[in-house]
Amino acid sequence: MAEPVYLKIADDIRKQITYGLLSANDPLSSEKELCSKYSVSRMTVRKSLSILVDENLLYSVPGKGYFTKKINRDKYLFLFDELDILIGSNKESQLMEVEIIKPTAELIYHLRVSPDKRIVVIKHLLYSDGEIVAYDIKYIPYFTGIPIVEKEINYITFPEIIASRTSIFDVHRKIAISMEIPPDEIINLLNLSLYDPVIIIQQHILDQEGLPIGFGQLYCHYKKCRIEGISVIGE
Amino acid sequence: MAEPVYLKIADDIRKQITYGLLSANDPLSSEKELCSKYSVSRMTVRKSLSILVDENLLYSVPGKGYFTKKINRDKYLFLFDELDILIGSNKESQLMEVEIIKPTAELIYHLRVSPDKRIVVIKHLLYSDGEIVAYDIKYIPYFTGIPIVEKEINYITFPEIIASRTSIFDVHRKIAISMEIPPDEIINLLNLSLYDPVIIIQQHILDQEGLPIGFGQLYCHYKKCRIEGISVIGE
DNA sequence: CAGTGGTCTAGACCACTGG
DNA sequence: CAGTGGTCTAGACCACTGC
Repeated sequence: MAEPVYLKIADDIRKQITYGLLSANDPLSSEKELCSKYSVSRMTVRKSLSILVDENLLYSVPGKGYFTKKINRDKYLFLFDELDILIGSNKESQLMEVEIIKPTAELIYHLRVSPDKRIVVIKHLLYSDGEIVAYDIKYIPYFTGIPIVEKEINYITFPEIIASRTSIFDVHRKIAISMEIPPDEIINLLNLSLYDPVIIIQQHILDQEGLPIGFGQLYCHYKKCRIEGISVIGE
Repeated sequence: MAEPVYLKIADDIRKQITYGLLSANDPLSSEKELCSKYSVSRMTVRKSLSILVDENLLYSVPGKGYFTKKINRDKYLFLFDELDILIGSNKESQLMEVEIIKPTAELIYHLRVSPDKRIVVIKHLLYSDGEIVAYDIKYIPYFTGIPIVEKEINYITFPEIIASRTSIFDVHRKIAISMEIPPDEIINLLNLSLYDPVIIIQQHILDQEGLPIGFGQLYCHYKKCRIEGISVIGE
């Protein structure tokens, strides 16, 4: 018995879905019927079915049964790391500046803070092969206990700063990748020509209620950035 | 009993990890000990632990026990769809051309085919608000049965074409996002200025052995593309 | 109402790990 | 060897669905 029974059953049912014997929203046999069909206990059948539910091939409706799902393969899993996405070797991140400012209109909107709230701004320069290739700026509403000493900040990540006042598991992040012609400040920093666009990776850090608790933008030279991912099976 | 017992136990253990009572690679109590601690059967404890394993907070070693995992929150899940990433409304994809060519050096490399193999090329134009904003080109080594009639191709997706000779579940995809100054052909198509870069989304379709069975590039106007994702907890 | 999935118990045997 | 997790059985009660 090299392969557990529940895996064999899962494989068998998966094939029925894969090879089109079952199509979207078709009902499956009931757990009890599958028990007799495969001559196993209910727990074993449930284990098999739970695998297929995890794989997004099935869903269950209490009191009704199991049904096959419409599949969509257009989800990609990306490993995103500020240094990982840069092209080149000898990549490093260097703290440029930490300051406390009054929020701009854009920050009032993104962080949903009042205009008199103070905002901690953390700026980093990212190097690849000795050249400046990206500029990273993070905004966090000031709270007591937030690290603002440069020495402390240099070695902790964005979520870690945020998480110092909440659990890291209650923090969600949204990310968006787009391109724009950057402001002059960034054109100079990244040594760009006048109308060169940059890749902007925008991060929104949210608490468990979906309220913003941090906002960041990474401006990256368009020739020095590459983001890679692999497909996963989604709903 | 609003919340099942196994969820309460999972929450309890999750908090111990979250709030730092347990740190990376610390051993957990054994299943048996947890059974007595919470006064439940082994299956209930196992259900709780399996949730935390799925959440990437724990891993188990047969014969030894459960251990807490080092967490890494830098994984993002992206929903990727050729039309979804375009900015604007009234988005549509239109078939431009289908042809069969001899592979270029680049295609021989990416598709690992011999120079005398024929390649099916499928070109689409993507519109947003009536304007051409992206150009999509897909390459698939010719095989008998591949749809090459324009009418047929217009309504099926890249993976579906590929999957006609294999199961869709045996197909993997890799994706990479980068930016480049495009060739002249694309500058004209997308109405770009001479040195405007484009966003390139490169797709590699692989079979279960990792061998290439398709290759595609989407060239998108840099102002008309935005890719969004959400964070997931990874290993 | 009978049938479904969701939860849960109290056992069992196995392969694996460590001392 | 005793202890661990991995697999599996044969029951049970519940809330929910459709008729």
